[in-house]
Amino acid sequence: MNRFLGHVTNKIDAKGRVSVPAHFRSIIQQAGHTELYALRSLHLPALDAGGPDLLTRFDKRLESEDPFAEMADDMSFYLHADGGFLKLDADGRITVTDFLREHTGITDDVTFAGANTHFQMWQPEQFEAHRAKVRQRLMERRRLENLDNQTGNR
Amino acid sequence: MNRFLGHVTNKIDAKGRVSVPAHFRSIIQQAGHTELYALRSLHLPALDAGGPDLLTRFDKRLESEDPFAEMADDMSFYLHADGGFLKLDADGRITVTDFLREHTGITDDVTFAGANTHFQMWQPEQFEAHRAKVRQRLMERRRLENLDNQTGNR
DNA sequence: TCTAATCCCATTGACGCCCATAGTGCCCCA
DNA sequence: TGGGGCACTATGGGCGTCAATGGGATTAGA
Repeated sequence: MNRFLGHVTNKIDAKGRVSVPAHFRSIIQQAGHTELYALRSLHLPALDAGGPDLLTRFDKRLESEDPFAEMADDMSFYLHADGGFLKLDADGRITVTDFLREHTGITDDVTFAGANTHFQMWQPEQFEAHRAKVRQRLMERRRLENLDNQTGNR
Repeated sequence: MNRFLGHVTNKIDAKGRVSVPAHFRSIIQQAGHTELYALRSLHLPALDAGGPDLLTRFDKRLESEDPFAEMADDMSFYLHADGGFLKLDADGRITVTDFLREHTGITDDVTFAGANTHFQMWQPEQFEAHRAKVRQRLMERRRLENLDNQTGNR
């Protein structure tokens, strides 16, 4: 299945390298890429990453915007200045640069989390915290919907 | 009948594998799949599992959400990062990873419980407890409804 | 020249693939 | 109707492969 799914945390070694999960790698290599494109997430202390086609996808969405609008300028700046390429070495590892560490708080381990069309890189505890928060928000919403249904249907 | 019904508990072997009940397997294989998609249930200490089409069903619901809303992000995160594929081996077994154990408390045995369009995986005692609670709730509710009917209808 | 990136190789543990066995239910035939 | 045998499932275990990780050596760049 060619989707980014599930999550794994891998160690950063003494030389600052970390293995990208084999499953994620195979998806990217299947598309014929040997590099990753990574972008600092806007709302989260995480990086959105994927094959270079991820940038292409974002670019395309940009083109549909009015090129004179300020929003498009901002977006473009964000995509190209706040994003970067990560080279995969022969063993499928990337080196964790300051670009990654600053935004995420990553130090010794990286949690790779699937997001269907791309994946994210997290500092493990931040990931766990976010996961808990998301679950709680979803439960809350579910509870509200149940209340709606009960009052609405009867 | 291509529905997930009934419940069975199977042992986890020394290598951490457990047989998926043949009946459940046949439903999935009938649909041409050799993998399972499993998701950590929001409100229960159990995993919702089924064929990959289960994920597809969820994804469709996601598409109907506003992609810029926080809720869509949350749902995507929940579905894709907090869920994953489980490979069935040649004998119809899956390996029970920490991903499964953490959320459910599963250690030595797994209870597979049918849920019509999908099935669930439980730690046996948790399952039993939940089953008892559900029965009780249903009985209680039935009792209340009977009271309603008696006062209201006659 | 020193640091940092890159390439290459070794180790270890997990996982996939394969086959064996025991228990159970079912069917067929005597 | 009862017994024998077949089919299938759950379970156990061997073994080879691959992924994750560690570390040496070589090259490039500051």
